[in-house]
Amino acid sequence: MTKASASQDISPAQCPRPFVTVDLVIFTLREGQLQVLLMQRAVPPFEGMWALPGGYVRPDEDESLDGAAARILGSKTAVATPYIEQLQGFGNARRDPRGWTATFAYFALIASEQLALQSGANAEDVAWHPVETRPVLAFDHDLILRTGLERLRGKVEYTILPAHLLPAKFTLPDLQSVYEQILDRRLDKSAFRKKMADAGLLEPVPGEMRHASNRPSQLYRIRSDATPFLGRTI
Amino acid sequence: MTKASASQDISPAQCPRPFVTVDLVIFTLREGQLQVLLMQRAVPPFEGMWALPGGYVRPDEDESLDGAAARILGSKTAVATPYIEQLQGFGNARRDPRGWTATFAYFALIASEQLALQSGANAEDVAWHPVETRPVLAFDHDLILRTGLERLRGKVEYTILPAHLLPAKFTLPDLQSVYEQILDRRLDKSAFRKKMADAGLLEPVPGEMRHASNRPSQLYRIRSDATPFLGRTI
DNA sequence: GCAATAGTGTCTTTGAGACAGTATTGA
DNA sequence: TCAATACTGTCTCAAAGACACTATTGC
Repeated sequence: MTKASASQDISPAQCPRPFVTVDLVIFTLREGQLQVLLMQRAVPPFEGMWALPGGYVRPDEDESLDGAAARILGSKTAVATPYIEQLQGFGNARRDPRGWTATFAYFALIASEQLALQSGANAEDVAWHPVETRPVLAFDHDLILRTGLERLRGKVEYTILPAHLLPAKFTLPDLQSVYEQILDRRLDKSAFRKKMADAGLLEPVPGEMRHASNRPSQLYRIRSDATPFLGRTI
Repeated sequence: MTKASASQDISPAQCPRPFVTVDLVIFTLREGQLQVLLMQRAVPPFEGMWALPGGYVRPDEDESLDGAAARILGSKTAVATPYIEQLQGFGNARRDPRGWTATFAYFALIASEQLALQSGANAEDVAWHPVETRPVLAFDHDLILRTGLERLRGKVEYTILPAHLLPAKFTLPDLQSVYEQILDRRLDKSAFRKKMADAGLLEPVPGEMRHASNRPSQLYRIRSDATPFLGRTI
């Protein structure tokens, strides 16, 4: 029985390696619109164009891919606890003119109250752009952004992902409005509330209400033990 | 306005790069069981242990990540047109004792009739193992396999993924049986057939029936223009 | 005819949406 | 009292499951 030379065991040192990056699609809700965080590139290639925030994976510094994503998120925004998940990998010989690159794209949602961008030398090059009126993006970042949008819209139907676009405490009418913005259609109030109640992923904050010049509304928060899934997957 | 030194533009050449691999979780259905393709490692680390098929991404040879996955799939099996999709990335400093590695895991389904493994010097080191009785795996491959299983089970409910575990032509009772094996529960025949009919992703093969010592059953195939999704996502 | 499996029809249950109703606040 | 918004109850409709029924073959 010959066990020699499985192809995965060519000596790694001989093998040219692709560049490995992490890119982030960070969504928020501002001014009633879904917006995405973009950076203006300072150097070639694509100098002056807008791109998703990202950076090289640094083996000497990053403990894991998730760690690299958290480092990059923290360097652009001052957000402590966003919702973040891996989106998809993109890698080929053409996406970066400097050579073969592979990127792990991540998908993050942050609340508009947490919007403070990281102060620093380059803060002015970081900006929120409405998704609908976004500029042309560098590299294949428009593809990555569209993939993130699909993930967001696809998951809205059966998760409470949109709750992460709101402050920690929010009302059900707030939340319904977020769903309506992302799905771009009106939802029935009664059905929406029944669905949320059945899912059991939210809990009322005892005694806390939001007051306006009308009937006050109950504040809710995401249950700490909640998985983000609705419906039969519970 | 200072646009210098965006962190993603540290000169790539200065940056140590992780190893980049592609690993495959390849499922099939044999002997009424869900099975996964494994290879026995010929060299350290984890010499002699079983692992998922995989290999380094080769910038000089692979056009893209998908291309690398297809190359590796083709080198282990003689399968022409499997179902394959990207599963998830895994990367950290600890998963391979040789250093920081990142892998793009892929998920493939092939029909048992296409099972011919690639003949070659190492063919005897490639083998199908029932998922339930699999050996302990090298690296973090058990985590990757479990992630693949979750993807399979999670997608069964609303896709025709299981059809890719069958030959090109199959009967509805065949297909229902696959669903039942993966979900590990009985399904109602009437409801199952209605759901498949409504989805419109299958088409009968005109005039072709499977004969046995009972009423013959209609053969179906996946519609060539079909996306694999059922239900409201259509 | 009989066993065996393919395929269909019908009833019931469940959940979502439509929509109208009631409740509670500030002004 | 009124405007405004929060919240609830009820009706309808459609999809899904339970289950019994019919259909077609080999023997």
